[in-house]
Parts: sequence; C-alpha cells; structure tokens
Amino acid sequence: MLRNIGVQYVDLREFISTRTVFRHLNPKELDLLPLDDGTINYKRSDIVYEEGARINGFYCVVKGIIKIYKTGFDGKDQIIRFAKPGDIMGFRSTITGELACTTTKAIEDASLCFVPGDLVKSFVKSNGEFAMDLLQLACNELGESNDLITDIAQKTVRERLAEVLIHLKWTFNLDNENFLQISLTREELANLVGTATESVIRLLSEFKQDRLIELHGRRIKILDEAKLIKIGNMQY
Amino acid sequence: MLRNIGVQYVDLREFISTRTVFRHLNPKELDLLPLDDGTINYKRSDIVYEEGARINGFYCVVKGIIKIYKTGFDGKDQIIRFAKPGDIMGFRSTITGELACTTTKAIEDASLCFVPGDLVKSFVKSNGEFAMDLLQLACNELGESNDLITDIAQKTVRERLAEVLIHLKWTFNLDNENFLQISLTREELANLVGTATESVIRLLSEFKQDRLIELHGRRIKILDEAKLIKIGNMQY
DNA sequence: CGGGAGATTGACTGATCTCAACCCGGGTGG
DNA sequence: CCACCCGGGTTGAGATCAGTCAATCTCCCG
Repeated sequence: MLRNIGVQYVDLREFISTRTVFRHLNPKELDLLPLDDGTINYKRSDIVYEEGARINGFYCVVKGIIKIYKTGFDGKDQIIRFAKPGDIMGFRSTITGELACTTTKAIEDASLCFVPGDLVKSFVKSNGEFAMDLLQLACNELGESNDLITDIAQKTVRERLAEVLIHLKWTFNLDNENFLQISLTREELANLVGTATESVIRLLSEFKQDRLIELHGRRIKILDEAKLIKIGNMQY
Repeated sequence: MLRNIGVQYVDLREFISTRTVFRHLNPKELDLLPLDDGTINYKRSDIVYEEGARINGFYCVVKGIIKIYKTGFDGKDQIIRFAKPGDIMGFRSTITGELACTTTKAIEDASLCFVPGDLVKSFVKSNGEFAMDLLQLACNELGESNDLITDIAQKTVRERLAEVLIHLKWTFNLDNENFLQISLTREELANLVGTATESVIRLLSEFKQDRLIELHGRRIKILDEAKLIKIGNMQY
C-alpha cells in the first residue's frame, strides 16, 4: 500500500480517506477504490484531459498542481482554478455526462488517482454523507466562480492582479522566505487575471516599485499583504 | 390543492413534482413539502433575500422571473443569472451553510415556494435519485458560470451583448411577434453584460442600424439570430 | 555558438468608461 | 390645467485603461 510518489512515501489509502471528498466512505466502500491501480503520474506540462473530451470519473490529485483552464475562441486561455493535493477534477463532467468544458494540465510533476464515474454515482446513491460532501464541493466551487464573475466584470486589471496574488498566497502559502509556493509564467499569471501578458509584467513592476512584492524570476515574494488586499478591494 | 397564482390556476403539487429538482421525490416525501403554506408572493422589485442573509432552504420559483445578482464594492451590480418557473434559488447557501453571496429581486410579480433546508438535506441522505438530481443542478450551474468567466474575460462588450441577447432568447423565448419575453431596463442589460449603461445603449442602436434587432422601448425584437450568434462568437 | 522560449520595454491605438447635458413620459401637487 | 420633478433613456466629448505590435534582452539548452 505504500507507494513512492516523488521523494516521499505516502500511504495512498490514508491520504484519500482523510484529505479528499472520499473522507466519509466506509472501509468497505474504500476497498472498492482502485487506489494504486488507478494512480497515474504526469510530468510538468502533461495534459490530463482536454476540453471536449469525454470524462467518466473523478481525478483526485495526490501530488502536484494542475491548472484548469478554458481556451477562448481566439486561442487565449482563461485559468479557472488550480487543483492541488486533495482536490478533485472532472467531477462536473462526470456528474452531468457532458463533455469536459476545460483542459487540465500539470504545471509541476503530479500524481492523480482516477475513480470511475459509476463507482462515484453508486456511492452518491448509497451513502448520503458522501452525497452531501460532494454537493458541498460543487457548491463551494460555484460560489467561487460567481465571485470571479463579478471580479472580472467590475475590477480593473490592477485590482485583479493584486487579488490574484493574495489568493495564490492563501491557496499555496509562502515558503520560509515569503515566496509564493507556486511557480507561474507571466503568461499563466495573465491567463489567471484575464489580461495580456504585457499588462501583468508592467503591473508587477509597479508593485515592485511600490515595495509590495519582490521579483526573482518567476518567484514572487509578498512584502505587503495588507496593501495588496486593499488594492484588490477584497472584502475579507 | 388548486391555487390562484396570477391569472392561472395551477396545481402546485403537480408543478413541483414534475418541473423542479423535486421531481424524483416519492409521494411520501412530497407530502412533507410545505406546498401552499410555504408559497410566498412577491411584487415586481421586491427583494427575496439579500447578499449576506442567512438562507436555510430552497426557494422554488413557481411564477415570475427573479434576477440573481452580486453588488460590487463600487455599488455596481453584476447579474449572475435569472430564475424562472421551475428553477431553484438559494441552494448554494443552504448546502454550504454560508451566507447568501447574491441578492435576489423579482423583476415581475412572482410566487416562490420555500422548502426548509433540513428537509432538503434529509432527502439528499435518504433519496439517492434526488441527490443525483441536485448534484446535476449544481454542476450545470457551475458549467454555465465557468463559461461566463471566460466570456467576460475575453470577449468585447459588443460580442457579449450579442451573446446575452441570444441567451435571453433561448431562456425566455420570443412571443409571436419575435419580441423577447423578458423586459429589462438598459441598466439591467448592462449589469448582465458587465458594462456601462451608455455602452449598452450605443451598441443596441448599432444593432438596430444593422437590422439585427428592433427596439420598442424595453421590448426587443430579434430580427437576425444567426448574425447575432456570429457576432457573439458562440460555439453552438 | 545558434536557437528558442519567456520576459521586458516602448509606442501606438482604440474600445470603453465617465461626465455632463438633454430628452421624454408619467405622476403629482398647487 | 400647468409647472415641476423624477427615473430612465439617449447623445456627445474627452479621458484613459489596457491591448496590440514590434524590438530587444536574457537565459538556458543542445
């Protein structure tokens, strides 16, 4: 049951049964999950599935970070969210039976555990606790998506960039030198903010001038979180 | 069980049990719904609940149209979606237990049937079919929200307005004279598109010049759906 | 050393927002 | 009956945010 993923040995069953939406499955149900057999490794920039693909199951992130994005008609990507260890991808398509409406790509080496859709659906019907957890998951995402809609529609690029930096801090934390623990290209940052690469670059320089952040290549150090929150007009 | 809502008499139980997410409840469960007792009438521009309110139950639209929107920090509203007969409002907050993240206001006289959250949750746990339906509902909305994010982030105001007009047609249909069967102020249209009122007005005039639509006050006649779809860069 | 991807900077353009004025129709009070 | 007001709609002018295009730079890699 022990499995080598990257540098650490992790008990996969332990992980799935405590850190994911499968936390309320009973031992019998857990036995049905194809844990090791369903786990697939991806290298940085590997695509897990593409927009338009038929998905029939949950991809549970065990290790790594995956970006989830939609490609607009003009070829520009909009990053919707990131999935990190413990998160689930592909549940929307699995539940609705529609084709995937997003593409998912590893931005660092990753391991995903695939759980077939039929199995998930049977759990939903047999385990009310699990159904509620899944509903909560969907509803949480829905809330975040709705927030994002208002943000993009009403805030300036400057405000949104500040907000994105704060969200990244909250989601991925800082290392002991206050650097964001996620590495994104300027273009990815732009696709997250919903703007042009050049705009992100200019605004990052501004923030650096104003001593809100420090830049070391792709590594971003957060110097003044409070000020960034203010610039981002965040209500938290 | 017959109830006067507006000009028509409708069998409420029949409506709830065929047109809403409660369609897979069994007769026993249906009996638990506070149908007539839970039904409340609203006048145009009445607020059902406000952002920040504690919601604990589903509001099921029986009659009328409700706009669901978020107010940005600068006081401008962003309309997320409309709820029409058969639709549910407030399920996100009910499920997650969070405060409402949207305000909901009747844009025409409406009747809503309130179903307590505890009852809904008990159905989720006891009725797998219902749980799946609810999940599908949430996932469908999630898909639409994600589409909207990409649209707002990448499309021009002109493209978005064209798209909104088409979506309104699909959602509310046209009357026998090809007028949209929903009446919105220019400001509401702007809040839906995510732009300024003046921009909407100017673009509507353009569309009129180009013989894509006709304007009679708030009533909008769709003349050339195909062209609007093209302008909106819609992939359908 | 050449090539390529990503990052940066500058100049220019233009879509869209804001501000302000004005119109129009309906309702209201004197 | 009329003057006034008010909300919503419309139009114009000017300001500006942010996108595009193009040139350059910096690494890193083979």
